[in-house]
Amino acid sequence: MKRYDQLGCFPQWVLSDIAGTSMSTDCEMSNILGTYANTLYMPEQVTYEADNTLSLPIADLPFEMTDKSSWSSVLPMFWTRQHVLEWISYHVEKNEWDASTIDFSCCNMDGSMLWQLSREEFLTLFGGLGEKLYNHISELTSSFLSDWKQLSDFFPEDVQFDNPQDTYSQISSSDADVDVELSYIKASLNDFTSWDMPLQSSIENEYFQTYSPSSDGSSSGVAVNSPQSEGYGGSESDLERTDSKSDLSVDTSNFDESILKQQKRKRGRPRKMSKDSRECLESKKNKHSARGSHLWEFIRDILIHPELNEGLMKWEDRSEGIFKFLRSEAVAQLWGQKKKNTSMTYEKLSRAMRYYYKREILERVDGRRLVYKFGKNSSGWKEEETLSNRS
DNA sequence: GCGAATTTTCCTGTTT
DNA sequence: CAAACAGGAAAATTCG
Repeated sequence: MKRYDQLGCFPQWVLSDIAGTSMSTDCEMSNILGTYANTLYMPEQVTYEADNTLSLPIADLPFEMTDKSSWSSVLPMFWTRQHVLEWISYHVEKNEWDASTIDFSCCNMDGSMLWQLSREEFLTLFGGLGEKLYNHISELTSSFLSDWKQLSDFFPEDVQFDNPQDTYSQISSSDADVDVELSYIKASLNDFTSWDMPLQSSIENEYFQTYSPSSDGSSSGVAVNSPQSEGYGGSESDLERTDSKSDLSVDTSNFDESILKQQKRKRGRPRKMSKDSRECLESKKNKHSARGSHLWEFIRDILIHPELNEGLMKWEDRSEGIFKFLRSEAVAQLWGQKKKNTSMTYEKLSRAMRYYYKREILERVDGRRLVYKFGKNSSGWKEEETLSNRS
């Protein structure tokens, strides 16, 4: 008989989140992980334990946790890191995506960086969800374009296009390739945002009043949505729009040479991608499989995220890498959820764990039930290794 | 399709 | 006795 006990706990981090007591970054991660837990914890499958002092029905999860209001009021290119995390969280929830497939340490970027990513990079970073994320950010930016066009009179000459109106109408009226359209906008705005003049000086406009490199994310920017925007419910047809090849090399016949040139080259020094993001992209490209796809990584990731770890596992000796399962069957169920295997049990999970002894990913801890120790062939669990993810 | 890596499943026996 | 632990064996999955 399958046991689904111990799954109904409402994690403490959610409560602290609601109370607003979390530190900024923890709050961000909690937000994301809230979605993770929300995705993984299946209320209809669980029974609630009487001694579970923190338990609340998952159905009562406060969805305003992933309120879109903060990021939706700011242009994507001006999003703070918190906006980015909230935006991703929003999509994870909306698409009922298994957030455990996303390496959130790779999300440490602000909107200006996110906005520069290609479709391939979105897919690399976010897997299947990357498609939706990419389409949505394209959509957000596109809706801005129509408003932006009205500002074109303010542009310096060298960012004018040969025939901006024609170009824009071609883009927006054709069943446009989202990538080309976004690239077009990116190229244009890269010039726009690299002006020397203070952004707010000549144009006291709503679009840029939120721009601040050190924005705390509480800015009250402008709505990006133009009237014709479909909003966040976004039609599925839009979201599912197929990728008609994303490179700038795709069907560019509609565009002026000058536009293509601008797409290829941006003036000034390119914005630097954060170390985290670079490493993440590199590792995703080079490694056999994505981070977190192995059991020991799954276990490690629960352990290094106390918000998620609540009640599942605990460190016995963090410096030594010794940890213990507190809710073995619950962890097994989560592992099963991740692998889409509803019949996973701790018995089977532990067999896989025991295979790690020979490979020295784990070391045996004799005489202690449910206790394991990370071995020399594991990584990413030491405090110094996880600092970058938690600051 | 192949092969290696990594589980997953099942099982028998042992230990706590 | 129940729950864990130990591994062998083989099937299944995933990915390059």
